[in-house]
Amino acid sequence: MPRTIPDDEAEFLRSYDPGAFERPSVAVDTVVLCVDDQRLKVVLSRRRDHPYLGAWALPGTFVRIDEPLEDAVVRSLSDKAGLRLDHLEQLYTFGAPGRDPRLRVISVAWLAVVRPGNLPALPDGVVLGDVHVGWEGEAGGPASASGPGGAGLPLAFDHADILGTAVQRVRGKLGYTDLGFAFLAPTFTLRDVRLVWETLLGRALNKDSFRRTVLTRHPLIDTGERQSDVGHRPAALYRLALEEEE
Amino acid sequence: MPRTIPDDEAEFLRSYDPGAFERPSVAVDTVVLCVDDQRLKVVLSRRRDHPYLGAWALPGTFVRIDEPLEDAVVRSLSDKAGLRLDHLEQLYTFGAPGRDPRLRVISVAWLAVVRPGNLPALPDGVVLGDVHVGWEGEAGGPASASGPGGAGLPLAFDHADILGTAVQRVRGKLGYTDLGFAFLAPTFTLRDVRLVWETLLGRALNKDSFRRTVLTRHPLIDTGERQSDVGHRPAALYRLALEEEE
DNA sequence: TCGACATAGATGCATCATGGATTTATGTAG
DNA sequence: CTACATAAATCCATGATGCATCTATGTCGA
Repeated sequence: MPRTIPDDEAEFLRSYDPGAFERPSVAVDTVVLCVDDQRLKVVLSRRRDHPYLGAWALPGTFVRIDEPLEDAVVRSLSDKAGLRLDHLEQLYTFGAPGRDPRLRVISVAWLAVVRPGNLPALPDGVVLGDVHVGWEGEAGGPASASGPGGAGLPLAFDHADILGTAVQRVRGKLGYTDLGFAFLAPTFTLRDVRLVWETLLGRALNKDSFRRTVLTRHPLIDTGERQSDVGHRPAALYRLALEEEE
Repeated sequence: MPRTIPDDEAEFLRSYDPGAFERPSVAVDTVVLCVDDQRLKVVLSRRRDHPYLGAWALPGTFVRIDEPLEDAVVRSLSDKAGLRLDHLEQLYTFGAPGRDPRLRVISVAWLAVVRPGNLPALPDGVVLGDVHVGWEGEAGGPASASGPGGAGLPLAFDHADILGTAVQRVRGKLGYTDLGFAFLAPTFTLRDVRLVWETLLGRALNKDSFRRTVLTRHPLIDTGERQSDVGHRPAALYRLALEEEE
């Protein structure tokens, strides 16, 4: 008759040798966002296996035993789409026991941004979906995606929640960080900046107030160059100052 | 002669059966903060095992195979100190391969807040350390801890980084959330609120501006009661409005 | 009993950020 | 050369904020 292991001894064993207990799997999933033609896009990959066969998933992979989390993110994105990222930050960790019906997977979700100019041709089964957000401001909640014809792209697992969390994070950080500029080419007009912000925030912004605030709150430098061939007065081209640059 | 497994086949195997690869262990660690007598405190537990024997660690545990992350947090805190939390949110996931010298442990760190009134007597080996932050504002960076006599409490693993991240998060969220009120008793004066904020932010605040901003930006309700036995004019006692309360 | 003391709380004011309208500037296209 | 579209500066009203001043109200000690 097997003896009952008291709780504190079990706790000791677990802290001494966690291998004695079954371990969850650890994955990374990345929300790769991009603003193109005033639409918010996300990189999605069509699932070729059960569960959620045919549904669309954020690119991700399981984390190798000696691999930093960021390395797993970069590996999963270059393997899957040859992507070069302009911004990467950790988002949130999703670990509900039922989120993957096969087995316990704890996924560390990441937020990545790519400028349109850095987007490579995507391989088969990988698309840029349109992001649809059913809430306003920074309320939060799940988000959905649709394809070129407007057809919905059903998302696998809890990836609608992850996508929504990513949009919420971006909206929250636009004002007090330089995150918004990761969506722009290295050189841009103030109009470009505003259009990106309006796309990300999902609402119109006052043109002149925006000009003032963005110029005072972000380290922008007038390159001295102007637009050309635009059918109206050309706007000044700015760039974001690097660190330690005034 | 064993054949070489091509990369894409390896990828397929991994996604089909992650059990075929060695899995990291997953833990939760919680920064339990509390403001008492204008000092920021954190719950620390003295390690009884190698590595970092005798050093001080944030309370934590390994996550069980079918256990939600939050449940692991609550379990580790009630097991270790009988703590009832007034606030709990996920903080960040720390997963550098070398952070635990024994084995790969990916730790989902959490931020918890306890009002001083809800602090139980702590068991042996668990203390409330004073938090010391070597940076200002929301700059970020590691934080340290000291004991009752002022003696340093060396922190195990990367727990100085986790503690610093927690303080940074609290400072950032004070202004636009009600997080600060989790550090206060259910009923409080505006002075109590300001002292808590000053402790958390590590700097003095203008008394009157603070009164105005906190009253306009947070849903406070005047209970109609006053302080008593305070040696000066008694202040009004407020409480935080619940949801859907005006 | 009364006045010192400490803090609460209100008021006033200068400054700055913001929303919004107006005006002027400057390119292209017909 | 003019219409057009947008850039960019200016002006103004409003509201938030930092700060100083003034009044209110409790306890406590002489």
